[in-house]
Amino acid sequence: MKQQLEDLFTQAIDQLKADSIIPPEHEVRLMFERTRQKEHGDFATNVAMTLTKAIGKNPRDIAQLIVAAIPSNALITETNIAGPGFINVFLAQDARYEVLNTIFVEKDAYGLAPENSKRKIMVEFVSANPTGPLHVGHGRGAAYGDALARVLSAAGNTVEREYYVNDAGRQMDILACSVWLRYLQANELSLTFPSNAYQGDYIVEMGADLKIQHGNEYCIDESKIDKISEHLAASIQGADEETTKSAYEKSIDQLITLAKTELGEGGFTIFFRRAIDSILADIKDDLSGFGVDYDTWFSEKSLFDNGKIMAAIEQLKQSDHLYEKAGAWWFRSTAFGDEKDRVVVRDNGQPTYFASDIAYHKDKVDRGFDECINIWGSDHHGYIPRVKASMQALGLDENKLNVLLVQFAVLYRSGEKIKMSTRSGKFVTLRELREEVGVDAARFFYAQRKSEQHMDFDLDLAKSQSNDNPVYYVQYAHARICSIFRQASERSIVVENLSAADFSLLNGEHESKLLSLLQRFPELVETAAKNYEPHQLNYYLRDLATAFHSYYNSTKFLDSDQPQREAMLALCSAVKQVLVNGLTIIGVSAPEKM
RNA sequence: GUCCCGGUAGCUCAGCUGGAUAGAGCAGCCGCCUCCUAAGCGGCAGGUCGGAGGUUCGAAUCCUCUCCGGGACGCCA
Repeated sequence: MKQQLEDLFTQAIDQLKADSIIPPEHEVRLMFERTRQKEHGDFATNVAMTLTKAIGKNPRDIAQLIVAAIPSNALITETNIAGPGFINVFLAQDARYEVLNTIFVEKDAYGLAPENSKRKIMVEFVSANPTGPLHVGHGRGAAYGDALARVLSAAGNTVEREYYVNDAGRQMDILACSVWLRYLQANELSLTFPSNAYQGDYIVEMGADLKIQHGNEYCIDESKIDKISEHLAASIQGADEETTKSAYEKSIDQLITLAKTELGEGGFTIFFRRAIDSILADIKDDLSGFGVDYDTWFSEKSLFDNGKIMAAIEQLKQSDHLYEKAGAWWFRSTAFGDEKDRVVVRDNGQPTYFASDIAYHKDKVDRGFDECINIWGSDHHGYIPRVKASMQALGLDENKLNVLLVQFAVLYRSGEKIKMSTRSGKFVTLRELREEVGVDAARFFYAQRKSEQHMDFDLDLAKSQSNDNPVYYVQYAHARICSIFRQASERSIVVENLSAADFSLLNGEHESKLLSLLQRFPELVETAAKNYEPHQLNYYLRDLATAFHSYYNSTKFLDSDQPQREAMLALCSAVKQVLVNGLTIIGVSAPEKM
């Protein structure tokens, strides 16, 4: 619809260029918007006003010229020039009903661009460290990432979802070590569980499980652990905060070293695998229950095992992007505009997390995506320059990487902010939220805000199943339409051939409003995808539901005469279809009854 | 100190990339079920778009400065 209008106006402008009224080389930006008031017609354009400088006439005169140059057509019934120089366009009635035919033909595909007709895009999201269950903070990334993937796919792109599993590095060692210590406690060794190890109950359970499986096979002389604790106690005696913190970190590193030497590679792996396997299985199950399914679970460890990290480091060394300082290898990221250079290999020979990231992003680009979208917590924004710098250094197109930041939701319970920490094990889990609030409400709630917007998540409100939650409002519109059709069949009213109804009977105010909203849907999907803003769907769906509820309250569908009734039911059916299509994109169900 | 995000109705937030009289939901007030779902509808009230400059036919939207709030700046991941 908009496209057809644009074509007509483009022809008019080309004509004016041919007549040298508009300088032929001048690039004209043609934009239509839907009018807010019906006195302004269906569409309006400001194109005449943008041309004042190029032509040197006043905008109303230019508008005259453009209107006069529009080729004859069946679409536009009237134009007028209003205000400072808007051109208001009134469309033919028939053109307004066309959308119903389109919906009846395209059904589930209405509003969607042809599948796989555009670019190949990867969306990497959540990617939480597998050190514990997902919490509600991850929920936002999950809901946003998945909705974004769906909307990009709806807009015709080929989309793959990927979860980057950080199954390598120090955090994983700490995790494995935590499980081991809990296992020792299960074997009734008395030891102080470090405050900076993972505290969660799930770690205690794993320790207990492993005791059942392996008895005391992996127990050691507890004095060795005591020695570490004593050393720690001594070094924090009267120390300042900084020193204390670092002493704790050193202490846990000593525990890791102890565990690795005492248990050997094989023994340590038992604790490591037990921890990561069960946590990862839990995360997968959790996300799947949230309606989020991944194409790829990408292991960081695999980048070590297949040598890709070393290869990337080697390439950077060869090209002189790395230098050695104080025993560590540094990446010269300042050469690409980063604030400072970054360590890639620590003085102990261990590659940093950043080293994995360099190899990971190279791998992504090598897999042939046109665009790689990373959804990161906003606390990671400082990493963007260095990752992009590394891509440049490796000769990759850094514009293929698009990092979108998600602000963490701030949780409130009884009006109080909730503090959360993964290591301390104090958090509201995503699973808990799902079970208490329901997937639909949670996803709708999360997807309601722009990603980078700060968000207050009121748990009481979300959990209370109250009517305040807008998801019910939209779903209710769908359920109501289903109910109308159920009633129709109970009354033996035929609803078979609605697409053949006389749509010209749909000329009431509510009906015009609905038709115009339905027509807007494809454009909305397109702009939501273009701007990475799935939340636009939420607002659209609310508008559509509002328009329908008003219509519903003002109309008796089934008691009307047949031609009128069929036209109205056709409209209801179309609204229902678009509600379903829109809800699907944000990952929310459309119940037939509520 | 540097960087990111935000400031729009009492509260939570939209605002279609610069357009015509700034919009929803909740909270408040007044109405609507003998009738297809009242998880609904209609109405009233509520605003110096944080502030000051600038860009132009036109600014909540773009630029600069400034105030307030949140967050990030490790040989952590």
